[in-house]
Amino acid sequence: MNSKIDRHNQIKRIILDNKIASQDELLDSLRKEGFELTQATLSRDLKEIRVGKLADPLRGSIYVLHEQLKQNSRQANVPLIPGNSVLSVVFSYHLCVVRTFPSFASTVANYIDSSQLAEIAGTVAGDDTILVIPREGYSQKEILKALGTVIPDIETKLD
Amino acid sequence: MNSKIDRHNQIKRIILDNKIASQDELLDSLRKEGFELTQATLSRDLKEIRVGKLADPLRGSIYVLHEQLKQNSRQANVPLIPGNSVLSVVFSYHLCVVRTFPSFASTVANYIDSSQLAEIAGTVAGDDTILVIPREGYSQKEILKALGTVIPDIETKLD
DNA sequence: TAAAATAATGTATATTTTTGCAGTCCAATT
DNA sequence: AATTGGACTGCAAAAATATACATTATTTTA
Repeated sequence: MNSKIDRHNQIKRIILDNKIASQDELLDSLRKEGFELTQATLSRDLKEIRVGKLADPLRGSIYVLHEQLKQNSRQANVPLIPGNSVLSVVFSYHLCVVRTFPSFASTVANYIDSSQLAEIAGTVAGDDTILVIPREGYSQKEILKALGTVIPDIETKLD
Repeated sequence: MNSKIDRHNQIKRIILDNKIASQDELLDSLRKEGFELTQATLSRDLKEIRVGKLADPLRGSIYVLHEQLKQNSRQANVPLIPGNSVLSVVFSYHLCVVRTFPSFASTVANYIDSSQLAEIAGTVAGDDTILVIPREGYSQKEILKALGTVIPDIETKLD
């Protein structure tokens, strides 16, 4: 059937974009996207696509794509918009740390800078990490919202 | 105790040399080598060492070392002890600044990043200075301890 | 060094994942 | 049209893995 392939692709996308810790969790996401299946089927899917489960300091353990493991780089053929390069966003007191795929930090940082957001004083980018320095007086929530204009679905990347 | 480290090393070796499909299987091997432990402990060990489980055409799925998975990534297995490159460590409120020998900052920062410490949100490296951004909620002591797993004898570098 | 804080571990149990079996659907074959 | 064979899936049970709680060892602190 055709929908199986669709489903596999959707699974890959979800895994790529989020930290998923269990099949039930992934199942929920899929169902929200309109797919109908059971956890048993999902288990077989995961084996077919060869996703692995890996210890993660935050969520216990998470699913990862085989390709991700091997190359540790963003997937080809995904359009180059900042959101696709961003792995996670974490606030640490008055700072915000954005992790990207290796080597994409400066590109994403440029997007942020050139957006000239009032809430953001500046950024410093390494290879895969961007330090976002907010202006005084803005809450984490406000900063997140501002960054959201550059990075779509940023909430889903929040750790 | 010391035997925990021994055990971890043995686990790595076994996983590296064989295709292990379940914790019970691994448990057997360990017991034959003289280690005494239960499946519960093994489960925790596997999380600590960061072994992942991956689909395998032959055995269904097998355990793999984190490093094995990351082969192709940047910092790879450079035979360098980060500790030797670190000059000093200073805390400034919620930030931690690590000084290294000239040009070594990014290398050491990579080590820190790739350790995926739960206590650390991210790092940004210059030429000889690394800015370590802790996650919220951890004390300087906890951060130091976490960094200690990457940088041996870090206490001696504390300013 | 005694008290307090941490870390390690086992037991029992909960949670998660895999799988055997049976039923459905569809395309190819007779 | 009926039959056959394979792919796909759900259900329920088995297998594997993770964890809450309690206990003991270890390390720090005062």
